[in-house]
Amino acid sequence: MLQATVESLLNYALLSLGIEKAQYKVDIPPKLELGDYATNAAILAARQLKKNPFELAQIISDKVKELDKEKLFSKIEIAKPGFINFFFNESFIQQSTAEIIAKDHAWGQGTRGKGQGSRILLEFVSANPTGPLHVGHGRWAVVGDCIARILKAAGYKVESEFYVNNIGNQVEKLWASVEAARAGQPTPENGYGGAYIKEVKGDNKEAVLQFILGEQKETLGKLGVRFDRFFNESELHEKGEVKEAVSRLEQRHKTIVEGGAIWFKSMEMGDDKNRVLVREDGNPTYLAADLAYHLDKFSRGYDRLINIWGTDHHGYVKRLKAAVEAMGLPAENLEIIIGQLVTLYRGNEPVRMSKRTGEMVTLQEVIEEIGADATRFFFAASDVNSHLDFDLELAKKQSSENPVYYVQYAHARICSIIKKAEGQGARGKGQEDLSGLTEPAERELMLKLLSFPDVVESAARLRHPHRITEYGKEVATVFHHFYEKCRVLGNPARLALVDASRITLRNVLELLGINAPEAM
RNA sequence: GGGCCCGUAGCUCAGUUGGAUAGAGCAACGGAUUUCUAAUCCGUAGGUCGGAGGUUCGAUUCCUCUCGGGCCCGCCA
Repeated sequence: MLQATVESLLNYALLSLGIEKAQYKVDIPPKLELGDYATNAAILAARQLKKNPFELAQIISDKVKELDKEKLFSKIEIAKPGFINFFFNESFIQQSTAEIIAKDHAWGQGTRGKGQGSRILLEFVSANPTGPLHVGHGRWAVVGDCIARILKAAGYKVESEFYVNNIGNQVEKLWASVEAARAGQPTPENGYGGAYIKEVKGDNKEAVLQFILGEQKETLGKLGVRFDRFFNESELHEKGEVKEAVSRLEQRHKTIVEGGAIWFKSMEMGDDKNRVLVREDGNPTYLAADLAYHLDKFSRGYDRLINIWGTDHHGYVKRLKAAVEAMGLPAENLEIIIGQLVTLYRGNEPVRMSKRTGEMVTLQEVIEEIGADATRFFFAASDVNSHLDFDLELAKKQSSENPVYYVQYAHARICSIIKKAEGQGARGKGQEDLSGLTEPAERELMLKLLSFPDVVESAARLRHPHRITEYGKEVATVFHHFYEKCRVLGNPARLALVDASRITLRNVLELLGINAPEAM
C-alpha cells in the first residue's frame, strides 16, 4: 500500500507536468538514509525527453511536494543520477499501522490486482494413480496450493484441480503388476515393482485405482493441500470430448491421416514433427485426451488456466498451446508454469524417486519425518525455476532451526506478550493513539508491516510463493529487533504495534498454509 | 544434433519490469539473560555473482559466445 501511495502521487505529478509515464519503479532503497521508498522515474523520463535526469528529478519532486496536500511525506530528496527519495511522515505511518488492526484477516488482501474477481483454474500435482506421491509431487502440491491462496488474497476467484489419468496404458500395467505380485511372480516388463505394490488393496483395476488415489489424497491432506475437484480422464472419453477435440482439429484442417493414424499437423505451428492424435488401432493418445481436457476447461468459462508441470514435460508446452490455438481456443489464456525437479539426498547419496524401484522415499515419509509445516515452508521457499536438492538428513537435523520455526516463534512470542498484557488489563486493540511510536525500531517495524499488500500483489503477479516466505522471515527479524529495543508492557501504542505484527505474521503463515502457534 | 531451466558466501537459497556499498538462514568465531518466550539479539569472518565480450548514466539482472550441471525430444503418460 505504501508503494501504491507513492505511485499515485507520482503519477499525478508526472501527469500535471505533461511527462509521459515510463515503466518506472518504486521500491525500497538499499540504505535507510535514502528514504523509505525511491523511484527511478526521473532517470527514465530524462532519457526519453533527452533532458538532464538530475534537474528533471528536482522538477518532479517539487511537483510532488506541491501536490502532497495531506502531507504524506516529511521529506523528498533527489540523489545522484536522478533518483527521487521519499520519506513518509510519522503520522501517516502510524495511522496506516492502526488500520492493520481494523482490517485484521483482510489485511494484505490486494486492492490493486488487475484481474479483480476474474476466474482462474489452477491445475497441479495431477500425479498418475499408480503409486504413492513422491517428494517432487510434494513440491508442486505446496507451490500450487500457495499460489492458489496468494491469488485468492490478490482478489482472484481460484479453483484448484487435480487431473487423474485413470485410464490408459499405465493403469493396465499397474493392475498387471499387482496381479503378478499377488501371484508371487516377477514384475512384468515396464510394470511397477515398488514395495507398495504388495500392499495395494482392491479386487479389481478400479478398486486398486481408488485405493491408491485415496492414499494420495490422504498424503495431500496431511500437507494441508485440498483440491476443489478431482477430474477423471475417463470422463472426457465418456462425454465424447476426446472425439470432439479431434474433430475440431479436423474441421480446421489441422490433421492428416498417415499410416492409419490421425496426426496433428503441429509442424505447421513450429513443432519439429507432427504428433499422433489417434493411433493406428483407433485409440486416442495422451495428447488427444489432454486437448479434450483443455477444451473442457475452457468451456467451463474460466478467464485463465494455469497448469503447474515438472520440467520433464516442458517439451510438451509448445505442442499443447499450438493445439489449443488450432482448436480455436484462446491459447494466450493458458499459462503453464514449469518447475524444476527435486533431487532427493540422504547425506551425500542421491535417493531415487522412481515408482519402479523399491527404494523410493515417499512424500508421506518426508512429512512424517520433518512435519507438515517445515515441509511446506521448505518447498514454498525456493523458486520453482531452480533445482532443489533436498537432503533428508539435513532437513531432519536442522528441523529445530528451520526458518519456519523462526517465523512461528515470532508469532508465538507476540501472542505471549499480548496474553500477558491482557492479564494486566491492557488492551492494544481498537483505535489507539500511535503517535508515540517514533523510535527507529518502531518505525522500521511499521514500514515492514505496511509493505505486506505490495508483497502479496507481487507474489500473485509473479506466481512466486517464495516472496511470501522471504517476507515472513523479514517481518520476524524486524520484530525480534524491535522486541530487543522496546519494552511493550505498559505501553498501549507499542501493544497495538505488536498486535499489528501478530496479524501480519498470522496472515503470512495463512498464505503459506502453515500453522501460526500461540505458544512454542 | 535441437530445446527448456539452473550456476550468487563452506552448505541451502533470496535478490521483483536493469538501479545506489550484492542479502538471509545454517555452519564457524566472539559477546548479550535481575524485567514482556534465548527456538532470540548484537558483533566478526566469509563473494573475481561460473568465464569472456557487448548494450548504457548504471548489469547478478538484458544480448552473444563459452564452461559446468539438471531435464526433454514415443502411435508412453
